[in-house]
This record gives sequence, C-alpha cells and structure tokens, in this order.
Amino acid sequence: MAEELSKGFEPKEIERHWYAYWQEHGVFAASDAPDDVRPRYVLPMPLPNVTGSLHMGHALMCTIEDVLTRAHRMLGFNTLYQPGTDHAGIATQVVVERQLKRDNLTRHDLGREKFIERVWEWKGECGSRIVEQQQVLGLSADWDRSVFTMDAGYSRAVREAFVRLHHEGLIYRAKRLIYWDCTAQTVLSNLEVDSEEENGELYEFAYPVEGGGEIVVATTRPETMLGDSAVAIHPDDERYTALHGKFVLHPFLDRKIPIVCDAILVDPNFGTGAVKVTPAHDFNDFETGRRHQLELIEIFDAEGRVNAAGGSFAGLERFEARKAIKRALDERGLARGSKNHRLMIPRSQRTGTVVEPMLSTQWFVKTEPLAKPALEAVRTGKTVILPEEWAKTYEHWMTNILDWCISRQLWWGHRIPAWYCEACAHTTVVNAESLAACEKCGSDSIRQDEDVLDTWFSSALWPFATQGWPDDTLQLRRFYPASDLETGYDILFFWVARMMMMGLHFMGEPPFKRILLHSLVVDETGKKMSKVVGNVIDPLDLIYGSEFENVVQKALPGAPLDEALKKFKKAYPSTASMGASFEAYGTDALRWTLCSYSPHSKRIPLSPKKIEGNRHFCNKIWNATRFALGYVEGATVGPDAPKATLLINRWLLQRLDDACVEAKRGIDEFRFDDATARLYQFFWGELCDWYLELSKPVFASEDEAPRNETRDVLAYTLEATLRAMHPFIPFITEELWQRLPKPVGSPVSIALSALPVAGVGRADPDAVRDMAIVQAVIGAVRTIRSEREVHPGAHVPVILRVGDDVLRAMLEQERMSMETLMKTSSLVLIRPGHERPDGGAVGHVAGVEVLVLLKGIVEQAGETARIERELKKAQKDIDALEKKLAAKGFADRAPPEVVKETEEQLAAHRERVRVLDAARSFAEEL
RNA sequence: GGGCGCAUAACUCAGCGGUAGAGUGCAUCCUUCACACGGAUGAGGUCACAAGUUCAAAUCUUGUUGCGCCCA
Repeated sequence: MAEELSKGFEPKEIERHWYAYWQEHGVFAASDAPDDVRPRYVLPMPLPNVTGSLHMGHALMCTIEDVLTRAHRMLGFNTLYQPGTDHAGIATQVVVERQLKRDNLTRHDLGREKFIERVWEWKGECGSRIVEQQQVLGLSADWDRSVFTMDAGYSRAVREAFVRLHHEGLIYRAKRLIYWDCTAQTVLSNLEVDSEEENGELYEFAYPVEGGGEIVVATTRPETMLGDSAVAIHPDDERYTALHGKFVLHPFLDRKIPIVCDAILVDPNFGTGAVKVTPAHDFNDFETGRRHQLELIEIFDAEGRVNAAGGSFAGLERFEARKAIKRALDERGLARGSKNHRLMIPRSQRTGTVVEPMLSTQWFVKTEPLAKPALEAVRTGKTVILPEEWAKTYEHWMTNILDWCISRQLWWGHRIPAWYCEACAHTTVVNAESLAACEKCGSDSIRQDEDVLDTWFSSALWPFATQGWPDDTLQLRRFYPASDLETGYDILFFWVARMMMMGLHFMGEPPFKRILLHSLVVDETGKKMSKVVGNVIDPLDLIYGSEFENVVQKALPGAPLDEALKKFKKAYPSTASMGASFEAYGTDALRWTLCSYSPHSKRIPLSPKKIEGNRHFCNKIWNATRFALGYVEGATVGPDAPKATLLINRWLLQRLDDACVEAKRGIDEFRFDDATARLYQFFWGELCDWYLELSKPVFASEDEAPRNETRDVLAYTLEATLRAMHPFIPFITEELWQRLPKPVGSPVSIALSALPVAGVGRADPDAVRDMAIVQAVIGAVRTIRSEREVHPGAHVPVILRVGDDVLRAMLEQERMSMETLMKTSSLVLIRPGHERPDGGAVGHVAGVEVLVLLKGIVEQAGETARIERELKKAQKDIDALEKKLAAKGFADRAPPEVVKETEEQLAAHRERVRVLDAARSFAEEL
C-alpha cells in the first residue's frame, strides 16, 4: 500500500500520475478483436482544430463526453471514444497568412505548394498542444486511433464522397449569390457568417423621378446604389401611388431604374417607405430581383473594390466608396440627411471582415434530397435528440435548408477533384490526386479546379471516414454507426445535421442513435466569453491555479492591468471573495462542476465559486477516505453487499443503492446534474454527516461483531461509491480506490471496474423509515440545544416519550447512536403520560415526544416563545390541511391515497399541537 | 419580421398537477481525536402578472409584461 494520505487533497501530482498509468495499461483502448462480443459504445469526438488550444467550451464538451465514455466502459461496453483533429481550412490558413504578413509576404508570394508546406510546418510547431490539454482533462479517448482530416486515408474518403455525390447529381456547379470574405478572398457558407448588431446610420437620399419629382430612399449602404436596378415601394402605400410604373434616373450612371411594387421587401413604416434594390449585393434584393426580373449589376471585385460598373467610382474600396458616394450625392443636392441606426452587420467568423454578398460560380451540395432522410430519422426516433427541445430546431432548419456552398477559394484543404478540359470543355470528376488526361476526349490539356472543399464537408464524413470508409473494414462494421454524438448546440447545423445527411446517404443508416447537445459556457453574468469583453477563462488556470493578473492578461491582451482586472471582476462577481488568484482546483473539481449544470438551460454561467465548492467536495471525499482507511484494514469486500444487522449499516446499503440507481439514471438520460447532485448528497449528506459520525461509537465499542460488520459495510460502500463517482471525477477516485480493500480479481484500474447499478446495495425500506425517525429525533434535540444556547460540549439529559411499543423498542436499539449525536449522558425512553422531571424544552417529531432537560444547564426560562412559534406553525399547517379536506369534491374525486395521506398528515399535526400545548408549563419550570 | 426558450430564496439554478428544494451567500454557536477546504442550528420565497382548466396549479391552457438566443 502506498504512503499515507496527506491531510488535504492536492490534485496536481495525482492527476499526472494516474493519466500516465492509464495510458501505460491501455485502459482507453477499444477492441478490434473479432471474437469480442461485448456490446459496443462509440462516441466520435467533435474534432478540435489542430492548431487550436483548449477553451472552456472544449472543457465542457470533453468532460461530458468522457463521462459517457467512462460510464459505458464501466458498464462492460467495448468502448471507443474516437479522437482526432481538424485541419480547419480557413481558420488555419488565416493564421498562417497573418504570420506571413509580418514579413510583408502574402501566400501568393510563396505560391501554392510552398504555402501548403508552410502550413504543415506550422501544424508541426503547434504539435499536439490541444491533445495534451485534452489529456489534462482526463479524456479516455483511444489516442492510438487518432485521425487528422488531412491524413491520406481520410483525404481519399473526402474525394470519394465528392465524386459519388457529383455522379449522383447531388453536387453541382453554379453561379449564385454568396457571402464573400474580402480579406480571405473566399466564399463562405451562410453558417460561417455571424451577424451582430452594430451602430450604423440610416442614410436617405433622393432619386430624381423621370418626368419630374423625386423619391427618397433610406439605406444603410449608400455605396451599393451603383448597383441599383430598382426602387421598391409597398403597393398599398398611398404616398407613392402616383409613382406606380414610373422610372427614376441614376444620378451618376446612365441608367433608367424602374419603380416596382413589392409587398414582401418593403415595410412602409420603415425609413421612407421606399427601398433601393441592389440584387447583386443583397440577399433580400436578390429575391426581389427575381420576382421582378431585375438586372443583376455587380459592382465589386474580389477584394471589395468598385469595378468598372461603378463608372467614376471604380477602384475605390467599399468603405471609401461609401464616403465618396455620400459626398457626391450631397454635391448634387440629393442627400436627405441621416440618423443613427442599429443594424445587423454580417462578419466572417474567421477574419472578422464585413462580408459582401456577391455573385459567384461555386460548387454546391443539393441538400433537399439529403435532408429528407435525415429529417425522417429524427421524426421516427431512429435518432433521438436530447434535450428534446432541440428536435424542433433541427426540424425547422432541415425543412428550410438551403443548398450548401462547399467550395472555398483557399489553398489549405482538400482540393476539389475536378479537372477542366481546355480541349473539349468537359469536367472530369474522379477520385484521384492528379489526373493525366480528360476522360472524354483524352486531351492532356486539363487543369484542376483551384478551390478546396469547405472544412465542414470533410468533417461531415467523420463517423465513417475515421473507420476506413470507403473500404469495407472490420472497424467500419464494428464502429459504425456510433452510439452517441455529443456536442454544443452551436454546431447542430454546421456539423451534426450534415453528418446525419452524409451518414444516411453513404452508409444507409443514421450515424448515431442519440444526439446530445450541451449548452454554451458563458461568464458568471451570462455574457458570452469573448476577447473583446475580456471575460475569457482558460480552463487550465482553474485546474492549475493562477493569479488573477495572469488570467486577465490572457483574457484582455495588451490592456492596462487595472482595467482588465475590473472587467474580469465584473464578469465574475464571485471572485470578489477569492483574494488575488484562483487556487489549483484540479481537473476533478472542474469536471464535477461542469457536469452539475442542467442541460436544459442554454447557458452555463461559469462560477469560480462553484468550482471552489466542488474542490471542497473533493477534499471531503479525500478526508472521509482517510478516516475510513483507519478502520477498514482487514475488511472483506466481496462482489455483493455484506450482511448487515445494525440499522446504520442496513440504512447505508439502501441509500447506496438509491444513489447509484439515480446516478445511473442521470447518466442514461443525459441528466448529469441529477447524477452529480444525488452522489454529492449521498456522499456528503448521508455517508459523511450521518454514517461516519454514527460509525465512530461503533468502532470505539468493545463489541467485535458490530465493529466487523460496520468495517465491512464501510469498506464496501466506499469502494462502490468511488466507482459510481469515477466517470465524473476520475483522478481522485482512482487514487483513493487503489488504497482501499477491493474484491479479489479487481482490475488494474477503477476505470475498468464495474459501474454500480441497481442491486449494489440492499433494499431495506424499514431501515430508511427507522433511520428517518432517529435522524428526526436527533435533529429535534440539536435544535433545542442550539436555540437554548446549550454549550456544544455540554451533555444534557434527554427523555423520549413514545407511545408505540415497536417504535420505542427500535429507538432503544439505537440508543448509542442517539446518545452520541445528541450529546447526552442520560437517555431515557418512556411511555407517554409517564412522569417526568421538571424543567426543560420539548419537541415533537415522528410520533416521539422529545424532552430535553435543561434545569441547571440554562439559566432562564423562556421556552414559551419558542413553543408559541411552533404551535403557530403547526396550526397554520392544520388549517391548510383541513381546508383541503373540506374542499368540495376532494374526498370523492381525489385519489384515495392522496386523501389518506392528507388525513394522516393532519392527525400528526394535531398530535404535535396536543403535545406542545401540554408542555407549556414544562418549559417554565426552570 | 419568423422561430425557440426563460421568468422560483440575496446570487446561480433544480423541480413541472398533490401544502416549495439544492449549492453558494447570510446570521448564531463550536478549533470535539477524517476534514475550519470542517461541524451544528437558523433566517430567508403571495414560485413575474392576469384569466382559465381541475377536487387540487409554481407545475397544464391562453393572454400581458420583462429578458435571452437562433434565423431573416
């Protein structure tokens, strides 16, 4: 047995040690053995960006997934937690381009080949930082199977998927209005664009109407007027009835523009009620253009500069053009003022640039035929979404799904396997890295499409491309479909929905049985974590501890320290009482905390105080075990609960069973909050607060039989409880479990032991009922002692008057327990009506009259007030119950058991009143 | 504008048809031989508002108000 436990729980060394131990012993490995007949549990890890680093969202996700993984492993499943990393096309390319920019270089200076080499180099430099950080969190992924989305095998799968979809007509190339990132100079899918409300202005200017007069339009983007091909008004707007069918004249370009009526685009109450329409650079306008067959006039080039269509404004950058246009309108006397306006600005998720709607030729996935089966799978319950409210969101998105633009004008990624023939204009689409000749005419004058695929296209294949697809491998058969897919709801559309579509299409069945969605980690006040707000917390700072000064320097780099600290404290009010740093809370405390939030609330307001509290819980576990270790030596721990005769032992085994059943249910139903709360309550509230306290007099007694029984029950329960908690807090449970007596033949690690399920304890409802009475009686004495300010060290005589003979006999049995926790030297059990000495306080619980003799212990009488208070409370309850019973229809329409229960409650309260009332004099006899 | 969701103790949140729960915080007492990262006790809530369904509503329905998020 290892060295003695330290007085307090110190996570750091333990965590390092056991993670290495698990890896050494291959604890995380899934089995490929053909004869392995265990049921399978497969969880594909949402792949982090290869160059990324761990944030709070990862910590939450990884923790939840590892709990699921560990629990299933302990339930006897052949468990695969499939790890991997994503090449993250645009994100990675943007970072490397920024690095080049420092040397005043662009990717074009290097050329495609050299640039890609450079990205690979950087990937190497980042190494496996993210993976190491995930390991700090204790993830039990099968790291030997880790897959990178640019691996040769995975790349082949990506090309295969593209080629097949293309041949089936589900991928096509077309010119469409898309979102254009002028910085990265690539198209983005609508999901990669985030719109945020920002300050802007609503600018008004007048278009001269042909034949005289003018119409004033309101716009947030005056520069796009260069591409206007209509002015729209509401057909019912009486202000403009006279203008129906007329034209306006473009002030800068030689163009006549129609005035059209459109009830969909125009809100007559907004702005001037007249809207300029730019179909080539706005999605709503594009649709309007379709409805009215308007001309599409493109006015920007790829860098966001005005093109030749902009006449004298050509060459100006977008925002310069805005100023120039406003100036020009002003000069022509057409400006009609402006006002401040909040508007949604769409920005690229990766570069932060305001994206530009542009017309462009791109590759698209035809989503509707793919979405149908994906929708069906959820509707029929083949795939279940939890929490279920998300099913509605999924349904809504899938039924309104748009075609998915999958080409990107980037270099880092899977190059589109399409070759254009210069001789015959045929497009060859084949699964190959290079192609020699056109498949149609045989010409070698071909060139490959320059673009790469959207990263999400490759990750959509994750559940099967990781297992060897398109080959029919043993792995693929064994580990597809996955069991659960767990991820943040923010990538429900990006990733989950697309995996559903691809999985169903290529494999014929949905990629997972359940989709589990967790919430977003936000700061303590409910705000999103962001670099701008300065409220980002690095999970490693919580695990290893960190001065707040360090924390905020990372959260708000470059900002003055005072300011950063102020923002941080505001975002995390609970740190006010924490001094100047996070202590090292350890992975377990962080994991437990993250699991304790309900998945139903969409936000998880991270509270450092809560993590601190859960480190205290770990410390409690540590010390309770330290206490137990002093007594459990030589205990026999078998596979089943030991025999128990003592009430505390019988009770504990029943409560153990209850706790484990509920914890298991919580895990099964994706309610880790319930599971952790129950285990917390059992360990602290029952095992520590009651059982350990009550075991002390047993261990101190002379009697060997009860001592041995208690020793065995304690050892058994503690060992089982550690197993039940292991999925949530793997490190501390392993450390302590290794030191406890265990059943013979226990595995090398708690991670491979069995998760306790129903039957781990022993059913004993009588014990629970009796123990509740003992607890209530002890509580009554404690309350009286506390309220009458009896010194905690003082021993006071207690008399219990009990009418029920069976009950009195039971309490007599528990004399030792009660004497210890009541701190009494003289406990007497008598029948009601039996004589009693003078002076004291009275309580009444569970049919037991509790008399605490205070004569000579407290000076003054003064019990009357307390009794009056109790009586008043009881009377209030009686009134409510009587009212309920008397209410018309209750007796005959409510279920009989409810009526009976109500009557019993009423009787109990009346008895209580009778006893308390009779005790008034007793209280004044001091 | 469309969709989804939330309003419960000072704070953060569970509960979702039978007379309100947890953690933290607060108050009082206790350094008792596992733990002061501890123990005991206590205070604190017309469950946003209004109407309805029901024998019974924090819990179901509708409306109102306030607040989030997603999509446009």
